Amino acid sequence: MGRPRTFDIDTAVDRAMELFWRQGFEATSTEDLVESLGIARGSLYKAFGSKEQLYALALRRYCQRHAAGLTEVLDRAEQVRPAIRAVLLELMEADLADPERGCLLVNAATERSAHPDTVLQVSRTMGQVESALAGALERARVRGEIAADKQPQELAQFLTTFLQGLRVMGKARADRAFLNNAVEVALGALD
Amino acid sequence: MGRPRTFDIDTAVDRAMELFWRQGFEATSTEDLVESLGIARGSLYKAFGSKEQLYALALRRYCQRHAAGLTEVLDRAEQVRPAIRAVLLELMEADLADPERGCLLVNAATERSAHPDTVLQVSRTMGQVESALAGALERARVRGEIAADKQPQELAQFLTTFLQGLRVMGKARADRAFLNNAVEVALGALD
DNA sequence: ACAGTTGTGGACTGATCAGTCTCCTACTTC
DNA sequence: GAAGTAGGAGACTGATCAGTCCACAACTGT
Repeated sequence: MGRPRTFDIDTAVDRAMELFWRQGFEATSTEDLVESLGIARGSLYKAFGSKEQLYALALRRYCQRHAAGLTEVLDRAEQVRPAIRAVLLELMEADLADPERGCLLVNAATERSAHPDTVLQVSRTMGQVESALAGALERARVRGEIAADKQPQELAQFLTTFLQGLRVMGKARADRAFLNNAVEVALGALD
Repeated sequence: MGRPRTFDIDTAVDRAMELFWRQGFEATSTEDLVESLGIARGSLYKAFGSKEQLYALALRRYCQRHAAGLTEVLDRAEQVRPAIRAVLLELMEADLADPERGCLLVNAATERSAHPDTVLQVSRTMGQVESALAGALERARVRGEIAADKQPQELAQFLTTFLQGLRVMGKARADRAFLNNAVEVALGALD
């Protein structure tokens, strides 16, 4: 069986995710990873193979949490509209609190658009975000919470797009009033 | 007076802009720049000082063109609403045609959010975009093209945010139908 | 034509890059 | 407790990084 691993893989991936999130792929060196993960280079390469593969793992985990979190909030919600507002405002607050981080999904989409694996992961996750929103909006439509002539999928595609813009403006240091106005106008699309 | 420069500074900045646009700051090496600009390292450093300064120049130029282009289109327009649609669709087409490039402004906002100079340049340009839109919308409101109870600034902040999202979704390889739906829903905010 | 000045090209620098190798340690199984 | 196995630590690799240096070229003013 051999010597057991003295570090936790999940914890290590979380720390790597934090670094890539904050600094991007290119600006994060393997030295940064070794320091922050608290393990030696040899162990890092034995466990994860390469910087690219560790990035892929970290991104996949972020995407899963991101999509799962959104789906859960929308599924739980009794009313869809306040739930969507809550989601947008929560992410807005995250950006205001820590603008250097932003959204790893957006960072990945922009920094690594020449890397097919990353692009695929990003676009799949965007699809999940869209689906979660479309599902919630469809339920809202059936319940009469939004007008019957609205197309849930079109609204979902709009909201998915708007959400990414919100994250970009958060990184660009737009202030709370600006972002709040943007969110309120966007929510007007549901009327 | 000394030996005259044998390359054109403006052309060199344009080529650097293209490289940074496509690859980002970190992934572009000085070797790439030397090759693409067709000048020697010594000349590059004598003319531009450092990779950072050349990036700053390239970004500033992009921002100026971006803001000026938008302002001009909106100022020329007889009707504001079709002009805004045209702007959004034009940028959408640019992303569909060349998704690896996207928008340098968005790329800069996400990749370099830890660099104050870049952040300042980006946020100033976002402000210009907002102003251009707000000005056009105010004129539209006065002319009765949009409802009198709409707030031009709020709409402008929304559209500015949405626009950045459109560029991100373009990079994430969303298809034309998706982006088109998003744009049409967004334009609904003007109703 | 000569002095002064500034751009050019490319060799060169030390630092850092991602990734490998090897010796050592710590565990399981029998 | 011995044999077998797998992780840990960190020195090491060649490549590449951003940036410097300097001998030389090409121009201006006198």
